[in-house]
Amino acid sequence: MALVLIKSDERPDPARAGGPQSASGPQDVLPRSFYQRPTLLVAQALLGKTLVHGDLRVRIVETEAYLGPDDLASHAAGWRRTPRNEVMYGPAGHAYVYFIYGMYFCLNVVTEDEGFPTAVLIRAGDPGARGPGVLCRELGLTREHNGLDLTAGGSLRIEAGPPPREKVVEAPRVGVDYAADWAAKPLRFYLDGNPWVSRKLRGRQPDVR
DNA sequence: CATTCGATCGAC
DNA sequence: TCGATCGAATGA
Repeated sequence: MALVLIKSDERPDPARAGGPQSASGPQDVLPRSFYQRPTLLVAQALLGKTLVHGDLRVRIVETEAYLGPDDLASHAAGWRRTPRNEVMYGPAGHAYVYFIYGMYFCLNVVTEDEGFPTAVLIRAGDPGARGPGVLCRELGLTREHNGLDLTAGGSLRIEAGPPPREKVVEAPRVGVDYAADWAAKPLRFYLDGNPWVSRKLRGRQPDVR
């Protein structure tokens, strides 16, 4: 039995560690300690959380984990360090937004310790954002948002919330066939049955190969 | 400087 | 299955 499907939110969630505040608002913003944990765990813990940009809000329903220098599908594979992926080497809780295929942007959240390049790609949001490119388009996210601190209480942030009721499904990542044995690893996670999860992935059996 | 390719998407 | 579309990465 794999060590996945951890109910990470059951453990001490810093955002809920009884502060003097209550109700909703900036105090629900996920703190850096949420992100500065194992990427695999953060990828699953983000499911069900609310991604906010200004007045726009979506529920995160699909993510992918990029595990670091050994991960051949990662932009930081082999410790590659370029202007583009620089924020992956920075502190957790910052946005890594990059331009892809000449027309889309993709949003990641940086995880783990500063200096170790890992991140989680946000792939879909409920409602209206089926796929990472569409998600950024719908939320108005571009290169301007690259590097922003998601924990600073600004217009771009992720808010806490209860664990999702849905079952968390694991599956291989998308578009990384070039990554040899890393392509088949179950590093994608999504909420079972959610209509906004990427199309190809929904109808299909998770572990087929 | 030239060339290749991509953590995508939606139409066919 | 394929074309759109162009910046980032790589190599000459």
